[in-house]
Amino acid sequence: MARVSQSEMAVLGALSVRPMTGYAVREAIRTVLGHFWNESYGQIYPTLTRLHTEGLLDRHGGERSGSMTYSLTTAGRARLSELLRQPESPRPERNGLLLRLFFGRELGVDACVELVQAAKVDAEQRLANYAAIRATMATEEEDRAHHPFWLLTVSAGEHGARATLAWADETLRTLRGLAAN
Amino acid sequence: MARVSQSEMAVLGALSVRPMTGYAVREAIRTVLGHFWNESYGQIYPTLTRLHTEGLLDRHGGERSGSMTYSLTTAGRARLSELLRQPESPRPERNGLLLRLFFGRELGVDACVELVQAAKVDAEQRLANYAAIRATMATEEEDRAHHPFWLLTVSAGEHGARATLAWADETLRTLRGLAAN
DNA sequence: GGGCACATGTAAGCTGTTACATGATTAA
DNA sequence: TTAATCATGTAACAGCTTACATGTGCCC
Repeated sequence: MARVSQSEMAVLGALSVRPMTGYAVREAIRTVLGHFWNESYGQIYPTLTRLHTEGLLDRHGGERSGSMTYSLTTAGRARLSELLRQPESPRPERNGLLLRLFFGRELGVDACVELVQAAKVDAEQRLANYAAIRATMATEEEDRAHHPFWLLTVSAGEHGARATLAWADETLRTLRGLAAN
Repeated sequence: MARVSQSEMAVLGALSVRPMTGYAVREAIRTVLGHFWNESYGQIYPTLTRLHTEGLLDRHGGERSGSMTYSLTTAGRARLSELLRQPESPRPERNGLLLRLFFGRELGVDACVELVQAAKVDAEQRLANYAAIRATMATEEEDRAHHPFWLLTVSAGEHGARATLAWADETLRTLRGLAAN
């Protein structure tokens, strides 16, 4: 019952780095965690309100149409620690690219080639993006203590993107062989 | 609006290989597409009923509490082809492992190590599973024309799993360094 | 004065899972 | 005969996105 709310974990986690407004939480998640996480306003604001009600967050600043900054209370930090320790509830895989390729016989070889080329371009862009993140972090003075952990996630993205590139090249060769019959 | 139903695509795709009951569709998706796709009964049965109503599927066999086998009509096959050509609507990434590692400073190095070791074991099991799938396909006489495409998805899984293994080893070394300070 | 980034929220709706309910067929 | 597998469905609900509604503050 009530399996762990991952949105709650993400919001508490963001606020564990520094106090922020809801808008800033969204921006932080989009820009920093963007390659492996997403939260929408529709999740963030209700979550903030609820966590504040439960005493897990403090709220500072203009109640009325201003900038309300949230920060973790002691209870909030304890709750985050507890959530992080919960086992993952892995949401079932759903890979639209592989589903299409699986039915490649219906789709046709040419369309498969296009899909794989698009995946390759996407992986290249991701690699460039990871390089940019590394460069930004290298010049960043704040949050040094977090950096080793943040870099683990960047590295995971890079390994994944490189694997996609290698698979795409191999796959394009295979598909060309199929096209030639 | 009404972005492409991927469940519909999966169901039509399964039936494009051969006619099946709803139960068999579920089993086929679970066992064959399981490493990159999932559908639950709650999706499959309503989808089958709807597609039959729309004339995309034929239904044979016991209406009443028996085995109702569905097969693609000509319109159904055309619909599948059309769906496969729709652009992917990539659902936002959500990687619970990376989210936890990102907040590794709150979680602690030891717990991070455990998470990564679990991920490694999981990747090893996936590799073994892919080997089993390859072995099964090698002895399988049916569906030969599909095999080249099916193997593309297996290869994608293998590349991903090997990337996870390499990342996990690198990460465990990094974490040991952090623990030693 | 206009546009843009910052900021806060809500409502509707979709997608999909989980749990339940029920029954037939087959193999040990 | 009993257990497992095959088989069909539904109801409740969780989770999340999208679109909308509204407003402020700042810079050009």
